[in-house]
Amino acid sequence: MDKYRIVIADDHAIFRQGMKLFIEKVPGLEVVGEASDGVKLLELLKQEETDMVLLDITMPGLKGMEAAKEINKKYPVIAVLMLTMHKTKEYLYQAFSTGARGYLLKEDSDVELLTAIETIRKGDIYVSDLLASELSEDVSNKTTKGKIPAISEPLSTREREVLKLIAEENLNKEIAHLLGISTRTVESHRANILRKLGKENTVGLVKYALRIGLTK
Amino acid sequence: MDKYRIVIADDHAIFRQGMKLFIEKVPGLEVVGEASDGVKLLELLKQEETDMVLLDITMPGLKGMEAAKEINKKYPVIAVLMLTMHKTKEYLYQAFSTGARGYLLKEDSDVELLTAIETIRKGDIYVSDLLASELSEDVSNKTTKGKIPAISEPLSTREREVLKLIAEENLNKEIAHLLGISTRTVESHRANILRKLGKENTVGLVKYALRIGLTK
DNA sequence: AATTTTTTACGTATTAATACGGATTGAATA
DNA sequence: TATTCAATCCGTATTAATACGTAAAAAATT
Repeated sequence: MDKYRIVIADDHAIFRQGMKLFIEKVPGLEVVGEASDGVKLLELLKQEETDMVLLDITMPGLKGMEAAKEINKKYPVIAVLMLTMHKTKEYLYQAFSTGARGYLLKEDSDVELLTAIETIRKGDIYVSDLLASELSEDVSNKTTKGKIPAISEPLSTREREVLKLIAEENLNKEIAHLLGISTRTVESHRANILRKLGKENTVGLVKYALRIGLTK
Repeated sequence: MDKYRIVIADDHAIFRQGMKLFIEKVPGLEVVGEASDGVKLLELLKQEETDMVLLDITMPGLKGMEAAKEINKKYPVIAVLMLTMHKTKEYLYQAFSTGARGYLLKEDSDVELLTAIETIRKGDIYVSDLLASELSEDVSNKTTKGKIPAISEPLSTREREVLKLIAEENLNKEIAHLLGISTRTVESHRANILRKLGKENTVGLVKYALRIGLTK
């Protein structure tokens, strides 16, 4: 069997270096490139024949999720394994909606990384045990193994737009001006966002917005 | 010269593994232990003779900063090198106020990690070039090299307490009840926090609170 | 073509947050 | 000791956000 060709995309150089050393200790695996952001990653994939991308969600410039979408569109044969510190179902769902084949946490063990790579190499989908077990708790007792729950992206495009502006410290009045709509409409959006997310006030909205990466 | 004994503390197992492989490629450096949180780190230091701790700020349980303080108190001879993704001066100042000897970003290059270790081993203090250059921009043009700016921890203990409760989605009324003070006092604290941080509204406060790790 | 969802907008009322102002007490420090 | 700062409290007023509604046009979907 040919070597399995892996590219690592993560903005932390030190992390990439360690990752590379670890992966290349395994016979049959080869790291053929590294990228520090999504744009560089796509550049790299043009030149380098690749089987899998180890992709971090949080990167400057083109974000991990957007990069994953692009990869899925341009190179559907390349498997994307998300490797991230984000332990939330929002991210998990979003990752699979971009066509990713796996979701692994950085706090997972090194052995688990290899399991994930092998699982995906065989054509299966992999979800971090740490995350899967936590999710199965709050989603009654349906086994999450293998079965990926439907993507729950509760907010509409407009609502995400409003939420982003809220999280950027704009007042309703300013948002109304920026979007060219009335303050009342912004208030409506805001109320609907609160309801959909099950939050009580602005603080909850801001924390959600940061978690899903709407703003920094 | 004896080997330089290093302990790695980071909640991401995969990261630790990579780090260990990388460090041990250098003759004279040895990784004598790993810990996934602050409590385990302190346990480990009881048993293992250690020269340096590579310490991540963001860890569950006992946080990096608190762990660093403890280390500085109990084992002042052990050098702490903060290795983190947080590229903000708030964290930098706080790190040095705990007695840390170095501050390195995960996005720094692997070579820089070795430079940092060597610098600290010689008894000097190390600040990530990436961060130092960004800081020197907004702090007029005083060279940050070597000179560590005074610790600017703008909030009082009580104010941080209030801010934490704000970021945990409590209303002023609820905070007042939790702390056993009047709503008016909470309002005063809130106003002072806004002023000190130069923020305009709650959104700014929440983002600050998350950045300095007051809440998740 | 029919239905659903999204986006837009408004009324009324209440609650929460912000912007000024001033003042006292106790602890820490110069 | 004198001074500074932290923590507490209050008054008054304005602005912002939330909680209930309703409704209608546009866009997307079935």
